[in-house]
Amino acid sequence: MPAYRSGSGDPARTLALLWREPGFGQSARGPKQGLSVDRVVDAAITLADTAGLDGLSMRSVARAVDVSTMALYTYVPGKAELVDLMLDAVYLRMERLPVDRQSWRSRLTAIAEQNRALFDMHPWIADVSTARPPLGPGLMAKYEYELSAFNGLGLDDVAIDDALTYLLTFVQAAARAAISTRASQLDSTMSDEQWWAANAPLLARVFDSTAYPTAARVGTAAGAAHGSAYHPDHAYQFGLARVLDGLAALIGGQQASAGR
Amino acid sequence: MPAYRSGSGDPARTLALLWREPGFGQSARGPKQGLSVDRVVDAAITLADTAGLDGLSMRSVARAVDVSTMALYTYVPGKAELVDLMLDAVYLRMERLPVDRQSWRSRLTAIAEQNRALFDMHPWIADVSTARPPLGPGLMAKYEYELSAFNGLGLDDVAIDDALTYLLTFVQAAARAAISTRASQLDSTMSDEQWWAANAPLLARVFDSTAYPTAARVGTAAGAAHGSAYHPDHAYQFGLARVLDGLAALIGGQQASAGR
DNA sequence: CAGTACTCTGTACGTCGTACAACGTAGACG
DNA sequence: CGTCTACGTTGTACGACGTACAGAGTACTG
Repeated sequence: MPAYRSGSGDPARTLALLWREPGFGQSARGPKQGLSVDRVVDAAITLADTAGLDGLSMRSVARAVDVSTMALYTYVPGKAELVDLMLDAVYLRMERLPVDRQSWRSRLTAIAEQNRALFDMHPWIADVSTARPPLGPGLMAKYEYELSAFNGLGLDDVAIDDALTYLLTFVQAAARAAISTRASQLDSTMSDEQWWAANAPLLARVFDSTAYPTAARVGTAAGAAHGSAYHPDHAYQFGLARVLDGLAALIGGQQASAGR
Repeated sequence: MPAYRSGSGDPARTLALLWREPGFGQSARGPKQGLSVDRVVDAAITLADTAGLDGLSMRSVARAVDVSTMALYTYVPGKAELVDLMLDAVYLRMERLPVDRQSWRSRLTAIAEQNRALFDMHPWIADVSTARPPLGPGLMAKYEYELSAFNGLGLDDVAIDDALTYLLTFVQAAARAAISTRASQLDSTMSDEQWWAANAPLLARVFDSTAYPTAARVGTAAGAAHGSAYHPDHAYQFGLARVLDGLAALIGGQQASAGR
């Protein structure tokens, strides 16, 4: 199915599931259900945390909760909706510390950090597109909380939404880069350093450094600075500083910090 | 295979392919090859442009170039390496207009626009992680060109690389959002507006707007501002302005533009 | 006590990437 | 000139995936 997109199922059914409305899995007639939506979703989250969304199969979820594969389809309409439920569930469980009293920079930094931690715990989230987000209690709580970090900055509501989207988009992009760096290491038995080391001599044979002088110079400098490999942590720190400086210009008043 | 990552094959073989080094598909003995790597790569790009990387199968490529599926494996070690070749090929074909003389803001805006156009023509690129990029002539030319936009800004080489990575990461993230928005529309027979319209009354039943006052207010305002739907163009414009303002703080001297 | 609405199961279909063995071809060598 | 051999190409096969469908069993409703 890949290209995981939330919000692809029937809205009514999906919303009812997200808010755990009764009325779909609890008729009087027939045998009682042996499981619950929550059990299924929890098992799926655990599996996805280690195997990713592609490694997560309906068969593996069924095995984890000890039913036949097709029994899952009485709890959840399909894999797409299951992913919606997983996403809203982890949103709901996010830590939401009070963010008042600090500077807006530290408030937004905290929001970014919390989201970064979420991607760290649940890397599969980075693969879910939320063009149509799961409109469940988790997303609502998360949205409400994160918006509150923008209080008192003199931004209008539309700008607040834009700014939050911008911040979260950055964190997701940084997380994706970090995750795929990690994934490359894991399934190639070659570290990034080894990979670059393996490529360097071969590349030297075909690569004419007079044809690409800037690339050769900058690439070498960047490679030396963080050990011949893309460094996700550094990219996140650099990027977050830029994001905050960019928002500072929007917010006004505050001075942008230079530095790296 | 999903979770497309470049640079996952044998470095020597992949590099030889990227630079089209002779020595792999041209021994004297036996029948001549009926195709070329380029023909295969071109066919694959054409298919991926309309069907995406998941819709691109070795079988469909083979059909397009009129050979059996397995014949492809004499040109290319597997799908992963094929994607590497596709990526480097489209990089190589990018337009590279001279960027001198203008302000750095318009130079970086041009880089961003060119990459945005690339994602628009080849949406599948947004699905490829480049933690280990295809070290071919296309990437080299692109990197060389894009670095040149940072000339004369007083940044050191490491900062230039960081800044470019930051800019490109933003464009990719914005492109992903735009692409998945488009994809949602395409395969659900429901426009974003219709989707939100379908959800709104149902959501009203379960959603307690006193529990999430800020979310209700801001969500309503944002929805009204761009028609109840996520608006990728607006997010890109807003984000790019922020990215440039953020880099302005790093570069110094120039004044950041406020405004939306 | 029959009827019925439900849960759960196993089988089956069409998709994918690619391993493998068989077949045919054309240059290299005696 | 004939034979050998390396290689291109082909078809078949395997195990994965999501899920449609038919059947079996269960427990409440009338």
